[in-house]
Amino acid sequence: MTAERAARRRAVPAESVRREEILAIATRIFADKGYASTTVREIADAAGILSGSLYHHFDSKESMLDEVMRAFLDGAVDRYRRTVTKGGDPLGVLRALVHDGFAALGSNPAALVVMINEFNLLVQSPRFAYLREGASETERLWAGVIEEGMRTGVFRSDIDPRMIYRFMRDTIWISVRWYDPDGKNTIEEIADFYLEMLLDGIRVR
Amino acid sequence: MTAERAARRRAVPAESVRREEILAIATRIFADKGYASTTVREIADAAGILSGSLYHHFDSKESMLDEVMRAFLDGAVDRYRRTVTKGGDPLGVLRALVHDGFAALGSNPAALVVMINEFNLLVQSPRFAYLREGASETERLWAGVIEEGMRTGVFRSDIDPRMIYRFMRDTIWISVRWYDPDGKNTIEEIADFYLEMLLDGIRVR
DNA sequence: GTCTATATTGAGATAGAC
DNA sequence: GTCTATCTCAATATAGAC
Repeated sequence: MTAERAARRRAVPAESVRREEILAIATRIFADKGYASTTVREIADAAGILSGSLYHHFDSKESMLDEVMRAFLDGAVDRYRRTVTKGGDPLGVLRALVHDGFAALGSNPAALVVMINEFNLLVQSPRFAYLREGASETERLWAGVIEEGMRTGVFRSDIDPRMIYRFMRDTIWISVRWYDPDGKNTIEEIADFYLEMLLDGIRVR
Repeated sequence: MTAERAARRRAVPAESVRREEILAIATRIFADKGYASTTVREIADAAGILSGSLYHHFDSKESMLDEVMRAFLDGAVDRYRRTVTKGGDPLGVLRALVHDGFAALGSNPAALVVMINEFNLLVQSPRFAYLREGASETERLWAGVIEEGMRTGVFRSDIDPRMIYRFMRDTIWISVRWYDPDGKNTIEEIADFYLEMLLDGIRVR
C-alpha cells in the first residue's frame, strides 16, 4: 500500500513508456552537459515537446535526476550483493565483481557518467543520502573479498585493502569516459585487460 | 610588449596578491559545488566583498575558471615534459611520471577536482581548446614511454599501451576525490602504493 | 499528453560614487 | 579596491485550455 500511495503522489504512473523515453533522453543530456547546465527546455526539445509538458511526467528537474541515479545505483549494488552471496574463492569472487562493475557501466553508460559527475555535489543533499549508503555497502562488499583473499594468502597484504578497493572502483567507473560501445573492444574484454593488469601488473618478471 | 598590452586589457594586473587570494577561494568553491552551481555572490561572500567588486579583478566568472585550469594544466604538462626530456630507462621514467602526476595533484587538489569535473563540458568550448591540446601532449608523452618499455621487454605487450595509459591517468587523477592531505599517507606514499599495484599486481605468485 | 501563456526567482554583469 | 544600485536575461515551474 505504501508503494501505491507513493506512486499516486507522482504526476503519472512510473511504468509509462513515454516517461522512460524522456528519462533516457534527460540522462544523455545530463551526461553531455552536466546536470546544472542542462535546462528543462533542452530536455523537452529533444523529446519533441514543450518544457511545460515535462511537468505532466515529473515533479521537477531534480526528480528526473533522482530516478536516474536511484535506478543505476540499485542495479549495481544488486549485482555485487548477489555475487558476494553466491560466494567462492576470493580470486573468483573478485573477478566476478570486476565484471559486475563493467557490466553495470555497459548497461547504462550515460547514467554512470551522471553519477560520477554529480556524486560529490549530490551526497551533500538529504534527498540523495541513499548515494552514500549505496557507496558504503559497495565498499563493504568489495573490501571484504579483498581482505579474505589477503587472509588466505591469494592477495598481497602490504597494501591497505580499502586503498586497493578505491583504486579499483575509480579505475573501473571512470573508464566510462573513454569507453566506446562501438569501439574495437567489448566491455568484457576491457574488464579482462583490467583484471590482467590488476592481478599480475604490467612489469615482465 | 604583447604581454604588457594583454595585461592592460585585463581589469587589473595578474600579479596582484588579492587577485590570487580570490582565485584560490573560487577554486575551492568550484570544487565543492561544481562550476555551474557556484554563484559569483558566493565567491564574493567568501572573499568578504560584494559581487560587483569581483569584476574589478576579473572579466567574468568564466575567466576565473579559465585561469585556474590553465595554470594547473600548464604546471602538470611542464613536469611531464621535463621528466621525459631528462630520459632514462623506461621503468624509471614511468615511475617518475607517476610521481609527477601525484605531485601535481598534491600541489593544488581543488584545481584538479575542478578540472576532472568540468573537463568534458569545457573541451566543447573554443575558449578551452587548450585543454584538449594539454591532454594530447600528456598522452603522447606517457604512451611513448610505455611503448618504449614494451619494445625493450620491460613491460608486457599484450595490452594496448594507450589503454594502459588511460587507466593510469584516470586512476591517478580521480584519487584526488578521496585523497586527504591530513590523512595517514603522504602523496608520495600513495604514489608508491599505486606503482606497486601497477607494476607487480595484487596477486601472490 | 501536450500546448499557450505567464508567474517568479535568481543569475551574471555594469555604472558610477567613494 | 570596494560599495550602492540596478539592468537584463534566462531559468524553473504553474494554471488552465484543448
